[in-house]
Amino acid sequence: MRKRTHHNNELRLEHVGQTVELLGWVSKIRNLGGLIFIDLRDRYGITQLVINPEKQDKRIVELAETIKNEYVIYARGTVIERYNKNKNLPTGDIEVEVEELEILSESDTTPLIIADDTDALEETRLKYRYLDLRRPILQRNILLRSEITHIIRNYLHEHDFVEIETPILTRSTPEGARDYLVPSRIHPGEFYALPQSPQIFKQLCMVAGFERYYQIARCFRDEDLRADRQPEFTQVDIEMSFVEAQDIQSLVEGMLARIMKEIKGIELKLPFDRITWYEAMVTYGSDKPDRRFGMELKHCNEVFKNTAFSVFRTTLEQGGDVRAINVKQGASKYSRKAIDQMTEWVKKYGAKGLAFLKYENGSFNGPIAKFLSAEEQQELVTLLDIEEGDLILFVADDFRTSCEALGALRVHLAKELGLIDHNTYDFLWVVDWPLLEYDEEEGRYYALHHPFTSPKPESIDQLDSNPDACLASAYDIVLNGYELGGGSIRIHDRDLQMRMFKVLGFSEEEVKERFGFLLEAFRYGTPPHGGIALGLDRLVMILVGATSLRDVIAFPKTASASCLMSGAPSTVDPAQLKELHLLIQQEGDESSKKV
RNA sequence: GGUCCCGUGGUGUAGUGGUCAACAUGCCUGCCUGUCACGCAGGAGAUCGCGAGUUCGAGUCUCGUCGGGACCGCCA
Repeated sequence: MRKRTHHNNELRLEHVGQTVELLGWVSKIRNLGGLIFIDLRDRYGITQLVINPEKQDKRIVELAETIKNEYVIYARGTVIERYNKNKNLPTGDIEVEVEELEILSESDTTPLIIADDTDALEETRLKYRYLDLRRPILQRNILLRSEITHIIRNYLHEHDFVEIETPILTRSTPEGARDYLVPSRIHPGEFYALPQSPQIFKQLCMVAGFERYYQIARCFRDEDLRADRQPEFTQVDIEMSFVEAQDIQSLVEGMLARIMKEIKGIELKLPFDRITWYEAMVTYGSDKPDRRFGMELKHCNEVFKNTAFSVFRTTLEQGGDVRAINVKQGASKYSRKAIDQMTEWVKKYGAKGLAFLKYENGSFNGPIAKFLSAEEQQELVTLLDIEEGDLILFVADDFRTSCEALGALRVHLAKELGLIDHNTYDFLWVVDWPLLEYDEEEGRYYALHHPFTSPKPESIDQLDSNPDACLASAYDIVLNGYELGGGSIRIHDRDLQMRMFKVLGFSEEEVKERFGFLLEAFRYGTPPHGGIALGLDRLVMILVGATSLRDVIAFPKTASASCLMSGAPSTVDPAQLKELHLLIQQEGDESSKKV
């Protein structure tokens, strides 16, 4: 096997005169009719080879003329200074004059161009992912991801954490996302579930006395995908005993600060800001606020308490809220059509409509302007800091809808107007989450995080009597409008955990059946504990400036959760099904549904 | 479960219902000794995702279907 003396991003002027051996893929050939240039690429970079027929024997020239893109070749030669330097390449001051050449592997014409600015569609890229991954930008993303996990491992190791692997074949639990199920051959009709998160196992690691656990854990959720959501994803999973929320937050801040320092050269200010969930909702209309721009939501109920505008009045009478944003940016010039489009846009989030006011030539106009009293106008100007050319957008609805619809619009407009500084990394903690959320359709409460989250101490008494008012000892870490991770102090008391399950509507049998092993474990000396899980994919995505998780996962799935390269998922041999005691129900055939 | 967008040579796109489906790039051949998005000349390469329908006539319109993407619901 041929070996190399240098990689392709290594040679500089100081190497001139040396004989070197290089390996790599042919990125580009420029044959000038005698003089041949080859850009040789490896994971480190590109070095230009030159074959000069005046200096080389004919054999090398003829061999070079047969080389095509993406051939894997070996070259030995002398480093020389270039006549024309290339400032775009780190190795652009030199080139290697080839004296020996060998083709190690040939290549067909690739279905996509191996370059950062490939014009291939996502579909083509995913089908030939191994070629897509050759593109320098994806190489950088994947290498950076590896750097980040390395930093995380080092950091946590230094802080006395134990890396523990938890099972991939686990037990299906109710609540939360749909499970991916794995049929058991040995137990007919029974299934394993792939973990949505190692939550229970990491808590049991605390019961087991490891005190500080971490894992870079693969998690699986059988839900519909998004650009920032894959069916399998990786989380940095952390759990600690004998800690308070503050301790876990400090640990994570230190870890993120180190990552930002080493990867981005950015010194983060510690500690990160903290805002309560309620504050985040009313100010930004989101539980994962993007604070890189303003346009904050304002609560306008007080202004409109005597309003003549019936839509607002009705909402207020029904106990709802009127909220507004001031778009600024001379947005009063937006056309009626553009505003209609915004109206359609907020309707996706449940808003019934979008009212607007323009402030032009010192006065309000727009359809609702005629309903405004002089007093209301003055209060609005003060509340929303209204100036000439401003556009004010209102959503009147219940608390959740008025916040979330306007919050989503806020982000949408900021992107459209280019208000976001992409070199800013705004980390913050969102704390004091509601513990529970009432599901109208199901007629019961759900845990906003998960059922193992501890209520805040002051909420414990109200758990049964006033569940809506309970706050959780939970905290999310948010970066630039993305939920990077979430954690909490867990319930470590068996009785409290039982009460929690009861509030969630589980019968005692169900609890015993599904969580019996956890409650059993809690009988034997459970340390107070808490933890967090950080979305590694999302973190890497944000740090490399990608907008899709597919750009930071080596072999991702499509929006319909399939792998275009391997063709997964796929049908299986009937013999395999039989072994697993499975029958596949045909479309429209209700009779064969029993396992 | 729902809404919207896309599907045309290898790749990416263009294509008011009407000759031979256009352009770029890639590929092949020839020429070219300083390129780095090399250049020049020539060439091959597409039953327009699939199936129905409307029409004298469909890449174009309609419906269905498959595939890709974005989003809502969902994601404790």
